[in-house]
Amino acid sequence: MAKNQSFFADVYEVVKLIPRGRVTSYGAIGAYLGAKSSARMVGWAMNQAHGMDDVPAHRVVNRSGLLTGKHCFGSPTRMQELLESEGIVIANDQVCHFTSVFWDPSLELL
DNA sequence: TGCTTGACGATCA
DNA sequence: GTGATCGCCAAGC
Repeated sequence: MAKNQSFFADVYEVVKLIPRGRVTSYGAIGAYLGAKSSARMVGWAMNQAHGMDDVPAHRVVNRSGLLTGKHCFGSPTRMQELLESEGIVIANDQVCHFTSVFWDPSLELL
């Protein structure tokens, strides 16, 4: 750690800043970091982050609001239940009213 | 050392 | 409006 964990640390920080009941997208995080990384890299960061309890990776979904990373939580329904536990409605493995619960770091954090 | 894969996104056809 | 392809960078094999 120390040194430069790449934007990974930034991704973790942004994800940790996501308020309860809100979700964001990989591209939004990447854009907030300055588009230095592609959405795929954010996914990679999450891949390392899913092992961190401090990083609510379940609040991060793809651009379509689809729970693409649910399969990385051990159970395909783990992510959905976590989101529902926060008040987020999930329909068909997808975030309902995605635009309503969407949390843009570059817009909220600024 | 080099190729493929990977929790995505955007653009082109 | 839908489908397919390219691009991003890093890690695994």
